[in-house]
Amino acid sequence: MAIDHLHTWIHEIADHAGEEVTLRGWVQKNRVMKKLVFCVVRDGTGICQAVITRGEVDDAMWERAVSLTQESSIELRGIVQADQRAPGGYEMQARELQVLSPSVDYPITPKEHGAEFLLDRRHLWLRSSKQHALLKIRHTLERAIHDFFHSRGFTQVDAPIFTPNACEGTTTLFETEYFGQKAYLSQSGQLYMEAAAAAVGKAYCFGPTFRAEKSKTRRHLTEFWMVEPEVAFADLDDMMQLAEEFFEYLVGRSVEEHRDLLEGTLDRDVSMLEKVVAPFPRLSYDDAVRQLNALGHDFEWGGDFGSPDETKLAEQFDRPFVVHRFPAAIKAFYMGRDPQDERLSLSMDVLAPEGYGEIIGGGERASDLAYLEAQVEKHGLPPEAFGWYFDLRRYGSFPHAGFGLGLERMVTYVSGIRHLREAIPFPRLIHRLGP
RNA sequence: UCCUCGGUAGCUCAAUGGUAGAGCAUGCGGCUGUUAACCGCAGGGUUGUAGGUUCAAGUCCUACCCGAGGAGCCA
Repeated sequence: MAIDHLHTWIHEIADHAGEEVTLRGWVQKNRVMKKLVFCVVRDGTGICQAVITRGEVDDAMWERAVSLTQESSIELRGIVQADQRAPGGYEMQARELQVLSPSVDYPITPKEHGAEFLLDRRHLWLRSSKQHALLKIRHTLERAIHDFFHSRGFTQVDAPIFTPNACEGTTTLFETEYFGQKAYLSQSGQLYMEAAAAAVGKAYCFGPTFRAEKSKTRRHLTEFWMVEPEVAFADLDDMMQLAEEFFEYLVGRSVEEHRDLLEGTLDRDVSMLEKVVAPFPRLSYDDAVRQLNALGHDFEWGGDFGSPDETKLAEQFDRPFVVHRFPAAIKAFYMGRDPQDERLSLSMDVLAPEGYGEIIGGGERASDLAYLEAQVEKHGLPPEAFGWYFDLRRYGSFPHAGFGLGLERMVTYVSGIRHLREAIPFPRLIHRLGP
């Protein structure tokens, strides 16, 4: 069939009130009465109700209208008019209707479904209004990430996905075969960003990250997207400030561009997001431990915060907060040491309130070659794999710092949804590789 | 890997050890303004799999399979 390139997208429908236009889309809902059909059509940019009145259209068209099924693709032609009763405020009095392709027994009905059922049909689930809103918010966050760093003079430097070794050596990697040798899917672009920082000063990468952890929680994916800035001649304080301003910017852009989706489709309490203004409350690990104990929460100095600890701590705040200077023993080998206290690392996490937890993790890197070599050995990592990384300390070593932000965790937090799996178009989980 | 919970109609869920049900979806009928429309009727089942206990098992026992949430790990 010929494509009408003059057809109207629904998000522009208000500009065409009183005009005759052509719409193309999918049937979201068809309500049939004796002399009236209400067909709600969705084209990805919006929804529009078409009204088909018996007697005002020919019998063949009336028959087509009466038998429309959910998600059939259709073309409608008719006059657009404002109407208070129509969703979106505008509706079409349809004069022509063509079924482009019928949809039979669409599996996702307007009623409730379980997570497994929906995830098995993720390719169709994406069409629903909530998932559509999440796609839009994710897209806005992706754009905002690039805008933020670009406006501050950062250069995007893409990190490789295939890597010959563990970046951090602590978590499980996906192993693959690479022309006869072992390769791993990247779990972080950070080490490469350290190299990039010496080339462009302020670097960031943004891409997929893989963790083969057998996590079964709503806060973990095996494949997720992470943005990782790295800044030469920056210290821990600089990084906390950057992280706070970045966080504020991302949340701000989401509210600015999608208040309607957040308040409407997602039922998000936007007032909580409006409290996200830098600087955030900051507390040291020491203080955090003291605070946990003061709250009657047993926690021993030296351990990492578990999820319950994080939640307890987060209850003290109504906006994101920063915890810094964790014990070096629980952090990655490349983390710098606190000159004030050798037990501590120059690390920081940004945690979101309302139970969302850690969204950013990072800190200042160790720049001393001998220290790093010792750390690699201590962590049982193969030193030969880090030759190039040590070079960064051999040829003009420099203080630098950076962090990683999990995109899906930010999408989840901004949107107010419960589970990370809805924050990515096609989630990869321990028990899910498809669709 | 460990702990907890679950698996019954296409979907979401009920069902004291005693005839397997409802809502939605689907089909048919009704309704001139519906908003998850509403009203009536109908079809729809190897209760995850394999054993076992019992006069009798969706229900109790054992093993296994699948999934969810949490722990650990982290973004």
